Amino acid sequence: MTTYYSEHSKAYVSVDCIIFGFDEGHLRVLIGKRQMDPGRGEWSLYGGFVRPQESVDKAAARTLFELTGLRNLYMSQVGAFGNIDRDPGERVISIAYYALINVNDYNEKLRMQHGVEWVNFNQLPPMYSDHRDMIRKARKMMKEMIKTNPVGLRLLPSLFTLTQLQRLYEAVNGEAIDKRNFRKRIKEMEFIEKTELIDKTSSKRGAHLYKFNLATYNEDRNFKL
Amino acid sequence: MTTYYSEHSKAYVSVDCIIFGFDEGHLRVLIGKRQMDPGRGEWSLYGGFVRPQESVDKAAARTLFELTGLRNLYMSQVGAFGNIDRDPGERVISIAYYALINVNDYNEKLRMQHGVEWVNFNQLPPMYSDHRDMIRKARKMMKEMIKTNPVGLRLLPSLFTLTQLQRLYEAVNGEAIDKRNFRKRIKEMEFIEKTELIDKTSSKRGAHLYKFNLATYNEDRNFKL
DNA sequence: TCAAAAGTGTTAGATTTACACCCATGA
DNA sequence: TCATGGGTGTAAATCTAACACTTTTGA
Repeated sequence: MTTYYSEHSKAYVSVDCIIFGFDEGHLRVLIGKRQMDPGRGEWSLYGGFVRPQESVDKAAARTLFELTGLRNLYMSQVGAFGNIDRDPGERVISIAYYALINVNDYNEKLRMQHGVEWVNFNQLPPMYSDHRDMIRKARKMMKEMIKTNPVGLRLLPSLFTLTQLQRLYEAVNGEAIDKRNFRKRIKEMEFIEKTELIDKTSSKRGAHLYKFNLATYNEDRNFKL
Repeated sequence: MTTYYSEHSKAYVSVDCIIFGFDEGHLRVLIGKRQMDPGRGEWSLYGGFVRPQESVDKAAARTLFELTGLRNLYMSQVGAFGNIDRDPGERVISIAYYALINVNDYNEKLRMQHGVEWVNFNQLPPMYSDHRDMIRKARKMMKEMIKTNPVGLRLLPSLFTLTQLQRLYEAVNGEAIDKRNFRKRIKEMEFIEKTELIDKTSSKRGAHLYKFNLATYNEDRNFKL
């Protein structure tokens, strides 16, 4: 092993995952009671340490997979959190990532095993260390991202109604959207395709189900919601 | 010392600074030839290691001060860069920050001592490790930031002409802006105040000098350029 | 006297917002 | 039959973008 930097000190580096879901009209975050010291019992994001032989991005993907059993989720780095005393035990610098998942894809048994819950974003409890800040920053970034990138669809099932989609955008933006204007804009997005399928679970009349068409999206990625 | 995480490994954590300046109509970045191994002689950002008793943000501010002798510069975190082999010597995770300075505030002697230069953003040489990626990401973030936040003024002297301001926005956005439309928008921003001073260095007729009024800005921070 | 940068308004087109009623169906 | 959510279009207001000439002055 080389020793170029031996006069400097090292730190533990961890990753923390802000996992967003959307259910019953509410934006949700997956959090659990911390099962290790220090901070045992406090509400916390799910995280893990970066291993010597994996990149930080890979560490985040691995951690996310450990928790959810899912791969190829949408992930994006939120940033590094590096206050001295952010971890009560030792110097730990953490890189936060947010991920978007469709809550139905997350196996309930696995969720229970890890002791994590979908908590309404607007009713977050006090949280361990700086995890609240991480969530806030992640939310802010996600809100921006969703305006010009259809990543929000990752929060919905692959077939969804326009009302579901609208509720999702309303939850993320934190304000109501006019139904006619919203549908007008969606109609212009050719990559959101109407199917002939009807969803009857949420109304007597039934609503058309739509799907995301990746190929069409790749032809023209320009939109602004 | 406690040992909560002793089964995990540590990494070196560094900070790298993308320092933007604006001069002669061009966006510039402060870079130098790397003076240490590994990578000696390659073009590189200025950086340093995070010390045990300082936060990552503080480490970045300190590093920036070491280089420029300036405090209270505008800084913003770009993100963590954590590929395994990003440093040829050892595992080093780096947190990048971008900063904005007025090139006239930077003492030439100090600049020479550190062996750094203002390089035109559009003519960057090949760079050490992932520093090119850091710069690109920083530029992207800065471009977004400048749309809704007058941080761009940090790149100009405290007194500036509207033409200078326009050239700055053009350099950052990478495209020409219509002069009349630009001035119309600036006129609506009450925090950009016309002074009675005239700058005669760039034209025979002379141009009014403007200044940023922080108090007015704090009254209403809304604008969009 | 002329070259070079400063300064100034109007209009057409595009985009955004506000707004209200009929439809289909199962309970 | 009625309550519930699904679905649809228009017009006013606002915002954006395009565009050209006059002014001042030092060389």
